[in-house]
This record gives sequence, structure tokens and C-alpha cells, in this order.
Amino acid sequence: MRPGMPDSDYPDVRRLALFSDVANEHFNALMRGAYVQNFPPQIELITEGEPSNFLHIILSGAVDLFSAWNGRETSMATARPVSTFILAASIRDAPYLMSARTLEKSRIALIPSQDVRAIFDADNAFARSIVTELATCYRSVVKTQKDLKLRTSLERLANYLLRQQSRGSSGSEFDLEFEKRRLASYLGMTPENLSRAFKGLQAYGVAVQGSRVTISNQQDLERFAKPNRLIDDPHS
Amino acid sequence: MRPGMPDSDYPDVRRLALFSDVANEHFNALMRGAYVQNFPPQIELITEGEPSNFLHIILSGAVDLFSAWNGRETSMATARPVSTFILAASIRDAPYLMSARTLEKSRIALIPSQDVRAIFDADNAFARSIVTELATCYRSVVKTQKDLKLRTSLERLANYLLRQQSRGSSGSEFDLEFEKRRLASYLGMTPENLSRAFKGLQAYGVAVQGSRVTISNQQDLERFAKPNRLIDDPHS
DNA sequence: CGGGTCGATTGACAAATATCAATCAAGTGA
DNA sequence: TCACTTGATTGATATTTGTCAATCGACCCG
Repeated sequence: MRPGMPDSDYPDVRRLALFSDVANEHFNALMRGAYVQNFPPQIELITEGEPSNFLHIILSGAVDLFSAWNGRETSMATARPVSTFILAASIRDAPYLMSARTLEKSRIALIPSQDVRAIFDADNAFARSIVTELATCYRSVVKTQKDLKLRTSLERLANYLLRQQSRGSSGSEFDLEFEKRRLASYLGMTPENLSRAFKGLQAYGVAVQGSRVTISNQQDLERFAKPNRLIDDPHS
Repeated sequence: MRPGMPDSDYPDVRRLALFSDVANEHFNALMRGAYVQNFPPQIELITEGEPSNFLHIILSGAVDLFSAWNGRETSMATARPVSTFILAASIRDAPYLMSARTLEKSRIALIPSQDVRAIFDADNAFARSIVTELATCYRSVVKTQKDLKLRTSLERLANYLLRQQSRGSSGSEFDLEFEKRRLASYLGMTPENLSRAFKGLQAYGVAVQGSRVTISNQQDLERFAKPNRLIDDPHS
């Protein structure tokens, strides 16, 4: 495969906070050195422990970041367009801590990590954007850790549903963005437990039909879930 | 209190990876604007949710970073000399996600966040050091999250003990670095459960007397704990 | 020396969560 | 259309973890 990102993909990538301030010349250099590929679902893009040769940018589709130990596996996060993933490993030139696999047919750009580090050294605006991005990622993981340590699985699910709802256009209905088994893993529980947790939330006005979730009484659910901006607000 | 760090503290701070590359002039400016204070034990230095006015550097003592929600509280990490904490909040100018309290009598330097951001803008070497530091912090939290999601409490304790041992000078004995109740909270369990977990590890050659831990059969313990560099190695 | 305090430990019990097996239900492809 | 596959759900049960209450033990201070 020859490097070089199609010009049509430039604007989407350029819009990312990470790249919005980088000099044109440097941005173009990064894009010219990038590889863009289309992957079918369920392809393992990255295996944890391997050296981080590329910064990945997901242009379309969805990617699951997961990790395994001793025969167990857990979903750590989901990457959706348009965003980057495994920036920290690229910058540090350290092994990946998570594996990544496509959930759907996905279009992914791969920027050689050494290019990223080179432009990082040459372009101060880019370096600053990286700082902001990393700080945001860091805070996001801290929030997830608080969610895991301070809440029961029922509370995690309730707050997750409220977060999803507020992301959407408003209405009281929305679709789960991925399979329940993956949601269960992301929330740190078994699929069986997730089923029961949904039932447990019926008492607070939550109904599920397949992937369709209806929250009939938001206030009631919030009284139970007690959402907190220091855990649930992605921007704070 | 008047700003200005005593010259005698400069070398310790200068040695931090975060400050080792910053220009002399900028480093001195940061130090001149810093406040250094001695705090007694159990003082709350930071409350989560508040704006991040200072980057903190612990010069001596120990600081617990913890978080609370809905009447529950959990220990997230312990800061030990010489290191910084809550860098991400300072850089992003965002509210603290964690609270901090002294565990012992501690000497803390406070650098106004706006000074940090100013030097960050002016000094590219400093900006790069910040990137490395944040990437390291990020990876550290990811490892903790894997530990929490992939392991039982018994396994977490076993691996924690092995990590502590490898930090020490080698021998098969060492002291726990803080109270067991805090260790329990850090590991995501109750104090009662920690007691039972220690008993459970007796079968693998672990003995505890007060804060003194003896590992009589390291191989046996490792066979049970299955330490993994992508979770347990702080440098990888 | 003798309360008194605080953290650690223990036992009994309860709650949360996982596991296992079976069934159900939706989607797929021959 | 009909097997077939795969994920979701359910029930029964086991394991893990938390809660509550009591006790223990070290340390401090008068």
C-alpha cells in the first residue's frame, strides 16, 4: 500500500482539535505520509504489547479498544469518527496498552508514529494541541475510574443511559450504540447482569426493546443515578 | 504568604523530568512565583470540583488523591516526593477531578497554574516535557483501570505486593507504605476484605505482621498473581 | 498505670455479581 | 421457508464482596 491520504479526507481530519492549529506545511506532510485503509468488521487493528508504529485516526465506522489478561477480556473504550486513538503510546514510543478491533466496516488513517514525533518536535502549535488532547484523555480515564470504583453496576448503567440521552438530539428515546455484550463489558459487568440491570431500572422508568431505550421519567432516573459533572460530563 | 521557593529546593524540583529541559530563565521564573508550605497530616489541600489554581509539587511527606460521590469515597493514588500532581487540570484550566489530603506532615510547592500555562506557551522544551509527563500519567491510569476490571481483589493485592517488593531494595520483606484501610480503598475493596485477602494469600507464602509483609515464596506468589508488564510495570 | 481512641481483625450475615445451563429471538443464508 | 448461528434473556446456583457488630491490639495521654 502506498502512503498518502486522499484530499477528500483532509477537511475531516483538519477539523480535529488535535490538528486544527498545526501549520499547513506540517499538516500536509503528515497526511502525505499517512495510509488510509478500509477494514471489514471484527479485524484486529492493534494488539496490546506491540510497539506503536502508527497513530490511528478513525474516519468512519467504529473501533473497540479492549484489553485482556489471564484469559479475561474487557472493553475499555469505543472510538468513533472522527477521532484519534492511542496517541499516548505513539508519543511515548511505548507499547500499546490496549488492543483495537473494528466493530463495523471502518475507514482508518494510519500516521507513522515517527512522523507524529517529528512534527511534534518541529511544530509548537501541534505540540500544544497534543498536550490539550492528552490532558483530556487523561481526565476522561480518571472519570471512568471514578465511575468504576464509586458506583454499583446499576448506577453505572443508569448514568450511562443519561449520558447517552444527553448526547442525542434530546427526545426520551435513543438506540444503544453497540451490542449489549460490549456495553456490559464496557460497564464492567457480565451480559447476564446487564439484562438484570435493565430490569432493575424499569422501576425508574427505563424500557428497552432490542437496542431501543426509552426513558419515560428522566427526573426519576436522575434521582436514582445522581449524575455528577466530575464523572459524567465529558467536557468538564 | 509571600511567593518564592527557597533556593535549597531548586535542585530537587529541577531533577524532575517535567522540569529538566526547561530554560533556566523560565525555571527560575516558575520557582520565584511558587509558594512553599508545610502542612500537618490530614489537611485537605484540594477539593474536587474547584478551579485548578496551582500545580502542586510534593517535596516531602505523602499526599493521598481521592474522590467522593454520593457519600462514598475512594483513594485514587498516592503522591510521593518528588513529583507533581494534578498537572492535567492545571494545563486545561479545568476543575480538579480529585481531592488531595496530606497523609503525613508534608512540604508542598504550589506553582500558580497561570504561570505554568505561560511558560508552557513560551518554552517549547517545557511543553514537550509536559507531553511526556501527561502521556505517562495517562498510561498509568489505563493500567490501573485494567487492574480493576480484569482482576479480582485477591489478584490485585497479590500483584500490588509484588510491585511493592520490586520497588524496594530486593529482600523478601518490606513495609506497607500506608495504612491498610487506605490500601484497601486504593485497591477497590473494604478493609475487612483486605484482611481476608491477606489471609487468602497465606497459601502462596505471604505473611503480614502489622505493616510488615514477608513473601516467603516469590515464585509461588507470581504463579498466582500472573504479573504483566502492560499492567504492573510502571515504566512500560 | 489505666482509660480511651483508632485501626485491624473476625464472625455472621446480606447484597452484589458471576457462572452455568437452558431457552428465546432475531437475523442470515442456503 | 427453514435450519442455523449468534446474541439476549432467564432461572438456579455459586462466588465474591460488602455490611454490621463485636473484639482485639497498639498507641497515646493524663
